Amino acid sequence: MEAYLSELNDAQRAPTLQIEGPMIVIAGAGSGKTRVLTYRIAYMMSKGIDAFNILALTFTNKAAREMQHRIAQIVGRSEAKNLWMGTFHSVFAKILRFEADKLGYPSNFTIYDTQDSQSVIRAIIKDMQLDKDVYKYKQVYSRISSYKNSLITVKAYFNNPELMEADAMSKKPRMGEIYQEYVQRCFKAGAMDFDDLLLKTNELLNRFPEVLQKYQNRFRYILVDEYQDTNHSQYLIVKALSDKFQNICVVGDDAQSIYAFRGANINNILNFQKDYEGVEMYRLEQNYRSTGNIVNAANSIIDKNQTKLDKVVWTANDDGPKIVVNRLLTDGEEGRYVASSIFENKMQNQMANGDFAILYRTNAQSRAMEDALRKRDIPYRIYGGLSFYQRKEIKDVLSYLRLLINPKDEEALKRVINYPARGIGATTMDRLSIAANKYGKSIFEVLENLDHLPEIKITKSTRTKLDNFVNMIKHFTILAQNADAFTVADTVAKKTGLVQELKKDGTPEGIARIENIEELLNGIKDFVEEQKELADANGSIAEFLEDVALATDLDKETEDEDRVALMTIHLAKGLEFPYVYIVGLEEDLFPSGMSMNTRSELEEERRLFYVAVTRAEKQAFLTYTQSRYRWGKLVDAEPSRFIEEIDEKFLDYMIPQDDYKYKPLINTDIFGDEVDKSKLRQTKPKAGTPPPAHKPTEEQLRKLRKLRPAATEPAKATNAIQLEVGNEVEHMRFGKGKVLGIDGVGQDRKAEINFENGGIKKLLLRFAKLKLLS
DNA sequence: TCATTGGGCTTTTTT
DNA sequence: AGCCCAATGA
Repeated sequence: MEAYLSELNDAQRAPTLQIEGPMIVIAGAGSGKTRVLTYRIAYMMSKGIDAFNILALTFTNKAAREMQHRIAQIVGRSEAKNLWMGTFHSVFAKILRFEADKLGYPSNFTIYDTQDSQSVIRAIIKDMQLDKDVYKYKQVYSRISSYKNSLITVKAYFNNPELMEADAMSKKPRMGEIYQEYVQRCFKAGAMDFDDLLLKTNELLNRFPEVLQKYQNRFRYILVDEYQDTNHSQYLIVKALSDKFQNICVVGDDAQSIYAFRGANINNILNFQKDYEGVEMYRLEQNYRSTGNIVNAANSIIDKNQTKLDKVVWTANDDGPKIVVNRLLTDGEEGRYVASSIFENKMQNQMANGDFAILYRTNAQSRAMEDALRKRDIPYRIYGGLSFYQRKEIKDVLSYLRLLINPKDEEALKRVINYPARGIGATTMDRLSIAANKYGKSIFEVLENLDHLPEIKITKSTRTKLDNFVNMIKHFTILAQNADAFTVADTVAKKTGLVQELKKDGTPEGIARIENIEELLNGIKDFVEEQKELADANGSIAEFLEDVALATDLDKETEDEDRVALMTIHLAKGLEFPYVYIVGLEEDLFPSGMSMNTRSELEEERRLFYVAVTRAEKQAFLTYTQSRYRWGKLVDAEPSRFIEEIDEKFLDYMIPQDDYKYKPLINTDIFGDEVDKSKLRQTKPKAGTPPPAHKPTEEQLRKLRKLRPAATEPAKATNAIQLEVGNEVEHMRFGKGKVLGIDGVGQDRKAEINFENGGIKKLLLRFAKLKLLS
């Protein structure tokens, strides 16, 4: 038997050795599911299955790379090379490029990112002269996105009165028209958005039986990781491809489903056994990652959820230290506490910076942490947020490159035609747009044919500017036919005047932007050299753009630097760190104020908290503040309900427990690191015992009074509200609405309400902040 | 056509 | 507090 199989426990070995047939592996946090997936693939190959016939879909490209790397170590690099592994988006983007002509797309179609898509929608709303306060482009975008993820095409939309009515109810009766126009504009621009990569794959497999057959025969064995986070569109793709051979292995953990907001459907994993015949179910319940305290604390959290599969995660590891809970006065103070705690832990336990992670609910929280780490000279790296490729200067360069590959790419064109400024303004663009629409051509085609279109009113000087632009782009295009991506990008950066423009600016931000462009060019250079080593690639711009479009921050090459990691909890899924700080555990922040209205939303927040805690190997730290800067103002905060939900015996409060909610801040010191340290030492020897209370000095009281704004009672949930069917109510977010129905008793009492702004919602009255109007 | 400014909005999470 | 957009004036 293969040696690596001895690295598995019995529970892990069983699914690893089952090659044929449908199977599901429910894998608790830290139970070694990646190991199972990796070894299963290696085992399949050792049994003579061709790598060419295996498709493994992962949640991030990084996960795919790491797995492939590990498999290569076991079965050899040349064998592993033929494996298809990657995210849904990247795998099917490749297939779509290959089959593009069948769907009427060019094979060099552009992939629009969220920014591009939203910009298209903004333009449509403007062109249709709709009220932008009613038709908010972000809302419209996410609505369209959810249609696509549910496979509701424009046609299906107009055939579905319920959907249209729901949109009309939320004051957006022209939603369908926007959707239609958006799809048309993307198509004309030869562009697919993220959701199209899945939607069009479905279309491809549905409309062309021979194509479906081809890929069914090719991908005889399919594995899907993080199955709990697949959406309907992804579910259908997997279902279609696995239909013939039924060799489908899905792995996931319902307790870690945290992407419902973008259409992930937890029912995919809950109902898997009904979807295929003779499903074998395996459970991985032993956690190897974390201490007993962490595992059990996490269990006590997830226990509060109603919707979950039966599963008990346990560990044979030591109990370890308890989870530390601390309250700080402000977010700045929180940052300082975390930084000094990291510093102490590093010293006491001889740990590296890379052994620490700071996790938060929203990206905006990173700033306070950064400031504190910087002051302490602790190196850190922020993941996520505005990713490198989304920065303005980077997108500018990339847009030029995009335009060379696909001249129909209107978003790219709009971005670069007058940047750096070359005197081509809005008026000219409007005229060009109108002409382009009239002839069904792209703007770039119109530009190329101005001689034949004399009716477009353009002054002589503007004409010269346009011609210059077209000639410049054409010059680049010719260059791109012979040179590699780096040479082209370098030329673009210089010849367009992009870099010059930034140099002229001279501000520190301008200089930082030039550095970013340089970093991009270096990145392209690396990419080109890497690709040239591969037989089936040549380092072209098209290849680079494909890579970039679907890259995430986690995918970026690790410089092997030893840094504290800062990221949202969503990004941290699948990762692990010896020490984890989870900050901002406050009501309205975590759980997010946007996700407290229904039980299912709240349960997703709770799963998110579960994910956060289970990232920790040795110890977890939870912090919350009494007041925090939000929207530029200092606002009062209240400890998160999630803290209370953890069984107390796993917690070590650094503040008196009976005082841990509200009350003026007296015991926690807020003025400097020295005292912070002494406090840390104080609690160490007698864990669990709160430090003695100190009387505040006059000086401290004065500062406190200054810092705390006049106490405002936080808007409290109207849990005592007595609702009846037919009542008119008002909701903070959804606006006015009418109660359609009420059911459930006590804590579970919920009302079905038809809102003007949100359509029909079921709200748990315990949490919903409703005002009774009549 | 371009640059500046003020107002409004933002903070959920991401492929 | 910061970002993005529209309005305004040169």
